[in-house]
Amino acid sequence: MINITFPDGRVSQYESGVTAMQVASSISEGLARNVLSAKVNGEVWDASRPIHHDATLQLLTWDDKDGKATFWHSSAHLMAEALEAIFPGVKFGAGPPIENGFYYDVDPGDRKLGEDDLARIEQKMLELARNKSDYVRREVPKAEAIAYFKEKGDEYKLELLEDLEDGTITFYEQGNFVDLCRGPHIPNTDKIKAIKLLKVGGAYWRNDETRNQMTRITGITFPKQKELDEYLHMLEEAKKRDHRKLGTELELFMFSERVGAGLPIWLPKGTQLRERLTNFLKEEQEKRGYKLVVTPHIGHKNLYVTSGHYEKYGKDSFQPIHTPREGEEFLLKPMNCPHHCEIFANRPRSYKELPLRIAEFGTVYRYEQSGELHGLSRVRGFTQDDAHIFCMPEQVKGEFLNVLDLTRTVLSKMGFAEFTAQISLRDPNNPSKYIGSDEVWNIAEAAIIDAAKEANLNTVTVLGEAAFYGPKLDFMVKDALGRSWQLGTIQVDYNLPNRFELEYIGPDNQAHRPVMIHRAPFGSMERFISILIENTAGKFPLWLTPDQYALLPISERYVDYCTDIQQQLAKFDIRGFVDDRNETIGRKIRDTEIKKVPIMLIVGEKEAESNAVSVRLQGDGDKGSMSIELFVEYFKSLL
RNA sequence: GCCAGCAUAGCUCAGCUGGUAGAGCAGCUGAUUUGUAAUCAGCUGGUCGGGGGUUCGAGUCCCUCUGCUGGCUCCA
Repeated sequence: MINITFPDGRVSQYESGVTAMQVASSISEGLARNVLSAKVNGEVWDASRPIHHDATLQLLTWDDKDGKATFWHSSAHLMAEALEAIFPGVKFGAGPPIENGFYYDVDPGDRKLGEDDLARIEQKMLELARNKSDYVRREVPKAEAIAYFKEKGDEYKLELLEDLEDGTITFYEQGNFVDLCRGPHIPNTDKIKAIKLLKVGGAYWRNDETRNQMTRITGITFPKQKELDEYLHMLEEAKKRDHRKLGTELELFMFSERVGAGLPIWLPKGTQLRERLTNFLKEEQEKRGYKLVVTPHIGHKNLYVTSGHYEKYGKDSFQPIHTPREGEEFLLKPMNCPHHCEIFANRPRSYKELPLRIAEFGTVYRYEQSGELHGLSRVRGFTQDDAHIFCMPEQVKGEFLNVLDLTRTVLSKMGFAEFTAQISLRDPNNPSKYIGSDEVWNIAEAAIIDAAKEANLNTVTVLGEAAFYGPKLDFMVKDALGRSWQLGTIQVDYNLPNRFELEYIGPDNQAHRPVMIHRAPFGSMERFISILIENTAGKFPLWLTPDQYALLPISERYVDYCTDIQQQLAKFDIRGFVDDRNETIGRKIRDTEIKKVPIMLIVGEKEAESNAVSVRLQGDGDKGSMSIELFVEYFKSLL
């Protein structure tokens, strides 16, 4: 007999060799039906794998992250079986579960797989799932495994086998498909009831761009059709909120092939929105001691040779601009920091003026790879809400707290009340990767950790993710659809102060090297606005939205009255427009609803007689008639 | 940059296996003067993304460039 310990601490005795599935059955049939896999001593196992020693056991179902992962991993195998059935001779790379679903990288040989093939593969998968095949685990000697895949001619699996040790190799088999796989898997294919293959695209073998490219088929499966329907509905919703679509419809921004790919053009409404965001941040920064500067869009090539950016990125970016003078070269600025370093170096600095916080809404240009461009979120010219804080090492923590406070204020005002912070530290096993002394790194890392703790942030710490020049903290927000986005960043930098030989005179009358902190709460205006659009579905907060109201006269007779109201409201800094088109009121309301203008003020004979407006809120309907004075109060209550 | 796909009017799309382009919406003009999500009628609008080729003939087939979409790689 062996002792099985459950998550609640309860211990039960079972025969040695009992499986998780049998344990589940001993508790309840319903539970057994739902078990997908099990965590045995913290490791995820097949529910059908015998347990021979005392163990802790957690049964995993669809409600567990690991249960879903098992389900999707098995779905990948099912897809592979379908592919092999339809396209004999197809070779398989890797097929793991992912956050939402699974993929399998395959080499289809001479034929091409496209979107058109997906429906057929789905059908085959459903057919195979209904065969109710068990997933069977088998331990296989390495020699046998090699022989099997040699026979099959699958060089990818053979390559994977090279890295595996004899005695640790397992095969999984379901139906007519055998795969090299560590597992675990669900008990039977019959659990997979609903299948949708979503994408087909290229993927490099082993994520290495020098190796050949495979075809990646991505899909998702569910135990119930209803869950698939809900998931597809969510995808539809995300599509409706796509900032590229909304940005075009709301006339916020545009792109032009003639101007160039990845170079956004801000239309009047988008510019209004962006200016309001910028001004808001400027005010918050001023309260916190930042000094605003403006620097040119280009700089001598030597500036970036000094900063090191030219060496690292020069050949992959916009190429130098030449002048009539021979040998003279300028670069479009890819970063604001070198310019800001020059501001610091402008004259001798005293410790008394530190921390010096230099802020700039600086537009930078980077030649992103063509395949990477995406709406506003990945562009070749963008404006960072940048600042560089030059301070003494012992001031780093205080400055971090200052930046965290700013970021929290800014994000919560934007409706991102919750965010997590990813702290990226050195790789302890590889200290030579980093510049700067251990001493300053220790101070900075401790400062970040302390500051995050003091600010009560939700944090995730990742070792080895620090930049070579310093540790950093990135802000991750979740949007209304539950998607995660990386927004702003704070980075400590020991590199640039060295390269630019920055110094301040300390209280000891000696020269010292300042620490530099890069930070951008939004990251870039472009990327932030893209996320804001998708999070709000284009219904921006009232203070931020380009037009706060639309005045809708019932007929042309009341246009003058509307213009009068518009002027009255302008005195209270309430902005909007008059829809003076010769259209019915129903039409004007419909068009305004679609434009997502938050407030509609409807004006006809009744209102004109009593100096009133009839208020309707976007998406929320009629709010009744009120005097202008009352409306101003009502408006303020909405802010 | 790589893989797969797409590009027809301002927008959304139709146009079978090659036989010199069509709808709805938008826009313009007129009528209507309207009470909480589309008033009616008429009209305009496209060298079918650019260039090259095959063909008697190309929106349709081939090549190439540009842009876009989904992946991959990258992201100071």
